[in-house]
Amino acid sequence: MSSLDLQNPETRPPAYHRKEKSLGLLCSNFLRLYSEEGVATFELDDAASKLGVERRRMYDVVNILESIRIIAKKGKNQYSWKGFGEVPRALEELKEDGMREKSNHSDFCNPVKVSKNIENGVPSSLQNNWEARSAASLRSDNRRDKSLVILTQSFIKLFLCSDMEFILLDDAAQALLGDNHDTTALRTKVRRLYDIANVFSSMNMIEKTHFPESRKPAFRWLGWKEKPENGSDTPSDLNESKKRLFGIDITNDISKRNRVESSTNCINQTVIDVPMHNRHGDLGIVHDGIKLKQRSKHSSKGIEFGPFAPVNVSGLKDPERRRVKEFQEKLTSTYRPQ
DNA sequence: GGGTCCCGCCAACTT
DNA sequence: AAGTTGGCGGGACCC
Repeated sequence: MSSLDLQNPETRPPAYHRKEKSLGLLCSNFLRLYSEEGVATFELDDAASKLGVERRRMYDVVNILESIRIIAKKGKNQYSWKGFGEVPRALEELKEDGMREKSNHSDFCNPVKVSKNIENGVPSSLQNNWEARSAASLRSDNRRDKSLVILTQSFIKLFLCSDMEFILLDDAAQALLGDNHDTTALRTKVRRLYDIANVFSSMNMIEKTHFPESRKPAFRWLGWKEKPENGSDTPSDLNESKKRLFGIDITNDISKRNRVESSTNCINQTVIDVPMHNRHGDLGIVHDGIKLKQRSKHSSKGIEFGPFAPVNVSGLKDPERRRVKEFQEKLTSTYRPQ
């Protein structure tokens, strides 16, 4: 019987594809929903039901978006929609914060210390009244220190405060963990980074890739680019949400991620593989305990992919990797660790 | 097999 | 006390 295929759990396609429920897609849909609606405020409940997800999942998205001020928490179940106009400033201030922390450096990218700074009144970009109010009552505890908002901000700072474009997943997790080298903690942190990366991927702010040789997962910062939907992006005021292309469709689960990805998207930039535990750091660039990849000019054009940034630019082939070696020297000579 | 990341438990926090 | 928020990690899925 031909229908047998459908009966057989092994061959039958799953009831739904995993990606249909991904945070990235949820984020895309969320952004599309509210950027089009032009609302000033929204309720979490409402968003959850409109998007057909459980409440818990909304918290993930909302917290990450809050970290770059697309939305702001007003109160219980209440958020205000700030729009995309705030993002550049948020990133800028995040960078300033990060730089400041970096110069006092042990604090840099240590979520715990960073959040203490916020609470101590260092003018953090992300502070708002709700947050400020809550912070007071949370001062002594560490739940807040581990919050997704803080973690996301720290993650962003990792990119913004260094001249690096690529960060190995493990290194990012390590850096965000601070001194803690517990493997379980590391695993947990990695999970969270995937969450964050998923939503940023859906916004084309970040790209998940792998280094060609080691196949180690890594992130590449794409930054915030205006999304010229049809033609040029107009440098308009910051007030209203500027349109970006988020989720093409609810069913856009077809895009294949990963794979050829890492190198194929690189036209101007070269990816360099650095052994994770290179003792002398002769290839890797060590920055505050993490190895990073130096940013070679940004890709020539803004990334125009949909969610999950599938890559279809023809890629670098093996011969290209040879250049890597040359490039490595350039990197190590241009980057000056403190 | 290791990388990804959905899912929901349950503790912290708020009302 | 009840409701809300969200850290956390098990384990299924994917490549």
